[in-house]
Amino acid sequence: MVRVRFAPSPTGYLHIGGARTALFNWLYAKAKHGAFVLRIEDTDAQRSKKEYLDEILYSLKWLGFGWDEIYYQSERFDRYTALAKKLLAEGKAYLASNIPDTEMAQPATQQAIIFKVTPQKIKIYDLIRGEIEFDADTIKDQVLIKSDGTPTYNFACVVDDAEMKITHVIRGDDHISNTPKQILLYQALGFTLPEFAHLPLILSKGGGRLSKRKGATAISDYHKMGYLAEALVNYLLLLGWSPGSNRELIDIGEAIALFDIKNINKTAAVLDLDKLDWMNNQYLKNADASKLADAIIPSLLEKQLIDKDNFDRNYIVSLVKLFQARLTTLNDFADWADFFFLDDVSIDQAAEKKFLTRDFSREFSLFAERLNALDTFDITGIEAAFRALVKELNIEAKTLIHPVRVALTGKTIGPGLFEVIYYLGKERTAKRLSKFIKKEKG
RNA sequence: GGCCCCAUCGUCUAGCCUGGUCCAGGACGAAUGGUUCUCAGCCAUUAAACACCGGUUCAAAUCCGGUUGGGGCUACCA
Repeated sequence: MVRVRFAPSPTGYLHIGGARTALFNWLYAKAKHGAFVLRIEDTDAQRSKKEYLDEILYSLKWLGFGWDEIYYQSERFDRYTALAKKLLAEGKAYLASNIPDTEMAQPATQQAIIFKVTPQKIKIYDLIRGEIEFDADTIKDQVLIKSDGTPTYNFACVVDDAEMKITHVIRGDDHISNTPKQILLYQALGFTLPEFAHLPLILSKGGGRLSKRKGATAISDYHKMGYLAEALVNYLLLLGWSPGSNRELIDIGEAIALFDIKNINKTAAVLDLDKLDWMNNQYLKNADASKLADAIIPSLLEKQLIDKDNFDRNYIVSLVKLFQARLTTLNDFADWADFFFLDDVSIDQAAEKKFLTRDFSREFSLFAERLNALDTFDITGIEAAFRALVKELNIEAKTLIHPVRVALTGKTIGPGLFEVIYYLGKERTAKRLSKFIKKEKG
């Protein structure tokens, strides 16, 4: 039975790199019908924050990476201590001769337990990279239990991976040099070795490690920005892995079927969000409008475009259909479709300058009359009325379409004008048009 | 500095293991053109890469070595 784990430390938010590590672990578990274990590495009480933990758990759920088991290292200190003492008793570890001279005087009360590294060659068989050899001469003796009684990362990690019966340790490249240290610990403790796979790192745009300054945005922020979890997962999937074909849009179910750890590449990838934008649009375009509407409603409420207790969901669904092919993020909807919800549209200055260049009173009032006279106020009827009018006036359709759009929406861009008029309704269309009609004198 | 990892278009990548089918394919982005009314979308076209040097071989993006470049680790952080 395959058992993998994702082991975040709640000392920061879940970002792209962590999310991708979680994705590959989760995917591997699903592909092998194994278990996905979540282990919270909260041994550093000072830096661990509940706020971060909540964000990590929330984001993992949002991405769809549900876990089968969850453990907290802070609840397992007795295990680490017991095993460190065992190594001490066996002579494989020793007590630090003195308290660290370097750091601030913590209420440290005990001597650190340190593991004795014995000279030897250590071989790693990495599922992605193949064989890697290290010389233990380059590795210093390892602290197991610090003088404040808490375990070090490498020790807690080994104890947990072994006791949680993790079969495959899939983690970032940055842990590659931790692996020989850990292997030594496995051997000393008499544990069986798991398989190791080290994922290439994700680099920020200018090169270098992903940092807050360079694009290491929290996953929850992508959610807030209006990205779809499916799109983000698809994007992450293609960052370091390829199905071998030229497929770009792959849903998670297919990914599970297609996933093979051997197809993960060795090269670090640079994070470039342009493709994520494209992908999000692809998912948005093909999504069910009703579901999108539900995801969009919170942003409409937030911008006070609709009233919490009184809005027409079906109307919103219809509008979403009108816009979904042209959205990059869910949040774009509130920006582009605001005129459907506001009583007074604010006319974009540049738009007005560009298209309302002269007085359109005559055209607007004629068009308003025709719309008013319509038996059935539907899209084809509106279009027919409009076409007939421009023909009579002997002008090109677009010379009137643009001014009308600006008058109705305040913008130069948007969905087809006849759809806009239909969803705006007869009343509001007439009202907005009338603002640009100068009253005849006498 | 030491140890380790990596190296195909600007970016994500296919191809590399099992050399010839690759004057290197796809996608994003860019540019250009087409498309009922704008934008988006869609369609079409174009520009764009095997880091370098040497070796093996009839033949190398593919195998080997070196150089250079990038990255990681080198904590009583995780």
